[in-house]
Amino acid sequence: MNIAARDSSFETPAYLARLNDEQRLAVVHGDGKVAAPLLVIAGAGSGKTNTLAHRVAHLIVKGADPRRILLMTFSRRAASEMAKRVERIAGEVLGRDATIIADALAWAGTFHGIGARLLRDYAEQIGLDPAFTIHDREDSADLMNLARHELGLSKTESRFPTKGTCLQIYSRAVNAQAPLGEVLGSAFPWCAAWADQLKELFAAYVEAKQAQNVLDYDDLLLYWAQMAAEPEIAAHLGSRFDHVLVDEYQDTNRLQASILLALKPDGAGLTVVGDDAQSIYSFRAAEVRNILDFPKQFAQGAKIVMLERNYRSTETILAAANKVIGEASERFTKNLWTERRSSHKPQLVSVRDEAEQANYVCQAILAEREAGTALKAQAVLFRASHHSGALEVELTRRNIPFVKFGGLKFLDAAHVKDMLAMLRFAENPRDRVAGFRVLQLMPGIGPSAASQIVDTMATSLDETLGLARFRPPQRAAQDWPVFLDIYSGLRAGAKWPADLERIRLWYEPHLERIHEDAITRRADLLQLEQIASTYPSRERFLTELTLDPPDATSDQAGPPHRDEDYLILSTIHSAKGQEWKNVFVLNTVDGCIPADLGIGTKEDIEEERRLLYVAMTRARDSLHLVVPQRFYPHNQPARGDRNIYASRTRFIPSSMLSAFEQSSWASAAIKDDPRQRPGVKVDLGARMRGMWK
DNA sequence: GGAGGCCTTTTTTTT
DNA sequence: AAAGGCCTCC
Repeated sequence: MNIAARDSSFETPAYLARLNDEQRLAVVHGDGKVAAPLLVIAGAGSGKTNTLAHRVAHLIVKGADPRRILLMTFSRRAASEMAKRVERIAGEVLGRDATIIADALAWAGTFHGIGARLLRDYAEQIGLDPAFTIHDREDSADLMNLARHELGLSKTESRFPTKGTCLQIYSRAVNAQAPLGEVLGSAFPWCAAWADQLKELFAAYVEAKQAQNVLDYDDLLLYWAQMAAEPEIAAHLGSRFDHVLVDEYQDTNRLQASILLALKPDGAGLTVVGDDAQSIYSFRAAEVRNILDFPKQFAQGAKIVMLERNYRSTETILAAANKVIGEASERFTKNLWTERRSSHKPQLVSVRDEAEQANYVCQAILAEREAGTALKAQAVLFRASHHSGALEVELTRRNIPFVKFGGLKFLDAAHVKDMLAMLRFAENPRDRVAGFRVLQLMPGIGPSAASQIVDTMATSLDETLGLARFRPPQRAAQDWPVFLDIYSGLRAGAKWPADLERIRLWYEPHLERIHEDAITRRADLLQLEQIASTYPSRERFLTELTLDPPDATSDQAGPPHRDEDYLILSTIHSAKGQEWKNVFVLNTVDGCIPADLGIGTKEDIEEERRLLYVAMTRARDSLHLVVPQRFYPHNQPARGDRNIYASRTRFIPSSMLSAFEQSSWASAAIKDDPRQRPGVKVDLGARMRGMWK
């Protein structure tokens, strides 16, 4: 070995030697010191998470204090994954201290989660009661509805926007930091006539939140940003953290960008990582300009590193994905490249309808499993949660275990919400939305009695006494004392996790009365208790469950199933940042991708295109895009023949077909049985001609 | 006046 | 599957 080689091996520790040049550049930028702002543009599969983890580990190895590192990721899952990797990498260098390091990396989480912690911390300085509870989206909509009702907006002559739309408008105005008029004009033109009433409504909504000591998701960011606008607090906040790193920066909004800027006005110690080609959250006011304009924010500019080598997919998959994103009207990252050769192009598979699509996927997945690919290494992706309905039925029928990410969650089920509302009502008696929901569980108590009760409570010094003063109507005479008893018990002091069981015992009779399928729903409640027992306190449980809900319908299934093999079903949005050996994309047709509702503006369509790109780039070895020839436009059981003929997604025009292998597939039943022929006539000639239009 | 049952319509994606 | 509107019963 010559001297030069020895020198370089001395200078480059093993954990850095594993990286490619660009990745290493990103990792060692500043060499562990607080340095100029860093922007990493990281294409799909370019080792982004790994690079970020290495950077954090490198900071720590070079002596940075992990307790003074703020690491913000898109989901809690991403945060804990990152912490694990940092521990492993730093452990190689530092040895036994590694576990301590991971624990000390205490400020890793989502923007919202970190926001909640900081707000409780600074509550006194900003005149906030630290016992605030957090409303999830549905709670917020319910509160919006109460305000809407009180202002008489629910019975206007022409129809006023629904509570959900009102909340969306409000949320967008807050997150995009834009005036109401602008938001209405650009995103909700059909509501523009209601500008004055909406303003009035939002004022009432804000007052209601404050009176009840609740914050919604947006408040966690908004209060944080507002408090950081106060120079003294900003200085204190900023000095708590030497390094601030943000993942998935393309999906942050203007409010989040303003928080970052307030924390680190000159950008020193700031690192952001993202990929504009994967920006898919503009419906949440994500602002792709955040990442594009990042360097311009700072007088000193920013160091920019581009990661363009893809380690995930084969060249054929990448070629197809590059073609799809290549049609984008505006793009800043270059095409990805790889050295992974393959002779198989991605498959474009035509099937008759959604039922056949489900058959095809089941069959293909089982064949792959026979060939040695575990179910867990395969994923089925789709645009909207309900697109997997037919497949879920078929998987269940064939006893293929699966786990679904995204869409309706465990916590959204009415019975789970009832239980949690009771818990929250006990934690925060001023939380009207919770109280309003819980009280109406009792027969004889409807909206009017319930709001009367929460009103009485709000004006009483001692809420429980105020509650006791209420004289229940005849029909509720039996249930009322029982409720009073358990509620005052819960108020007297948290007994965790026993509280939840007490609530369940109280709730069960109501559950049986309200729901026909009480037995299956009761199982969910037991699961909820199971989950609850893993949290240290009632307050922590409520906060963290709202901010980081179990995101798969399987998280509730708990440890017994953890070792089993199961297939992954996921919305494309929830698949962000993940990868699988085999990927199937359902409903690659116009109307699904792009969604019917997603083609209002040019920007909407571009985002749908990126969505398909994200889906395709999740695949390592094999990618199947399934194209049902007809599908039912809505999520309902078909009424008569209300299916429509679908055509391949517009994002894969004929000119791109050479990047794919095309085939059509039919199940044996259809091939063999002439009576099973579809009873429709298709003008194939017209379709052929249409292909070239 | 208010509770509750029955009808119809409506649904993207999520912290 | 759940939310909103309308109607009936207490």
